[in-house]
Amino acid sequence: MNLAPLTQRFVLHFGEMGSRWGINRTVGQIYALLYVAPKALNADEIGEALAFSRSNVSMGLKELQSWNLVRLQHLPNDRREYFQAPEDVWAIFRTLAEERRKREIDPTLSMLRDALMEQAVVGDDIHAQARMKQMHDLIELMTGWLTDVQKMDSSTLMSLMKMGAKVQKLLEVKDKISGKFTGQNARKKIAGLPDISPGGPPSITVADTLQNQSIKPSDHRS
Amino acid sequence: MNLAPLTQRFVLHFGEMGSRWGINRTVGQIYALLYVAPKALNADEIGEALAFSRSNVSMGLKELQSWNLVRLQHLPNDRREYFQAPEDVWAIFRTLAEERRKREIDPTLSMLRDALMEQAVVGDDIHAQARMKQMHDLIELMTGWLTDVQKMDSSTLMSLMKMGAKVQKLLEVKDKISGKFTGQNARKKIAGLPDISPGGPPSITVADTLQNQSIKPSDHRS
DNA sequence: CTATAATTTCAGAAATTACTGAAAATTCAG
DNA sequence: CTGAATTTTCAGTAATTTCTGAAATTATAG
Repeated sequence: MNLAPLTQRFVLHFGEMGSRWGINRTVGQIYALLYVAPKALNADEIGEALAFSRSNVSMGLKELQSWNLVRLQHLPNDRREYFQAPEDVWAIFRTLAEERRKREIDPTLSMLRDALMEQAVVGDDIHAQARMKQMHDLIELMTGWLTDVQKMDSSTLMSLMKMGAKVQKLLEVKDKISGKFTGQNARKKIAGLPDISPGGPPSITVADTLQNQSIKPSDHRS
Repeated sequence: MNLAPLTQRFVLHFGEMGSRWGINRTVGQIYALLYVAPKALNADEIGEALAFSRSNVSMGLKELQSWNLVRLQHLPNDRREYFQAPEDVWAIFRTLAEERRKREIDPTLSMLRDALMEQAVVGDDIHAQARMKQMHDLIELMTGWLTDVQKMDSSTLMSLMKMGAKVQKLLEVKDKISGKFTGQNARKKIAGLPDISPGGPPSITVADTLQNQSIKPSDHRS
């Protein structure tokens, strides 16, 4: 392996972490290399850079392709295939989230669904089924939310995440307003927010509240 | 193994999935068993139920304890330790997210931080460093957001997730309002939302908009 | 079509990870 | 303290996963 120093550190780290992420060292290193490489690489170049056998590279690339994590390229007058990671890190993250859900969550969700259809007869199973329902509902809520979120474009997602917990405030404001206008006034009092004066238009109060939550990132981030 | 039928299916499934989740079969089955069990179990009961050696159970439980995923209990007049999973699935999920972050994300974040401090000299490293910066920023944003979100209580989190993509609409409304009141009017036009009439108070328009996004869950969820 | 370049497959070797039983260590009732 | 009950450690073995080189397959230039 003869890589530029920072590149090498990055590649080796991804190899090490591979096992924790459920991929193997080879796949981790290949992806790391493709991610930082300034141009697409062919299998031989990858094999040489990482000192892996040609067949191992082939398997690793196949694995990465099954994860939709690499793009294929062809250069003119060159029969070999060239591989690269997508430019956009957000796109990479989306793909990762989607594929992990398919492999790590969906099978469990469907197993739970099946188990919940059955009529539990043994005492232990009755309790077990109730527990499975709890897990099922949580997973379904989370994956549904993930689906929604994945539809957003990257910049929207970014502002949402930069807001962090402040989204909660926004939610509370929304809650108050729609409560006010649908007659559902009896919601739980939210601490730290001024009441909307009864009868008067809420415009200024709402705007003021929102004012204090503009796009600045939360304090714990750079 | 002599478990109630649904319990057995659940346990075996968790064992299978274990490898995809980066835990081993033993640990997966033990946790599944504890999760659905109507009461705390001791190591011998677990070993007998799953047909594992006593030492294997001990190691599995140690692993689960290192993940903070089991609670310990002591019964009167019984020296043995009894284990159980937390009641609250949300709490379990939080713990899982936190621990996975510690093991799977934080080391990478710190490696990236280190690499970004260095002065890249080789050409390839200059590009690599730019890529690492992109990855670093995304991870930092996401983990920061996760930290924020984990501070919320379960019910807030639930309504947030039930809103799904509708949070986006809320964000757009907020954007418009705070833009209006800070003189930052030149924001990109948001399709599907009526303009706030210039000069007039935005109250009704805002309330109307919010009106159409009340707490109903998104269509794809039950 | 043929020859060669490129890639994939696959059986077995190497490395890693999981599991067990025996022994050591710990805990605690008496 | 003592000693039995309980848990943990650990060396050796079993099982699984990863990796390689050789052979087979596929693709394409001429």
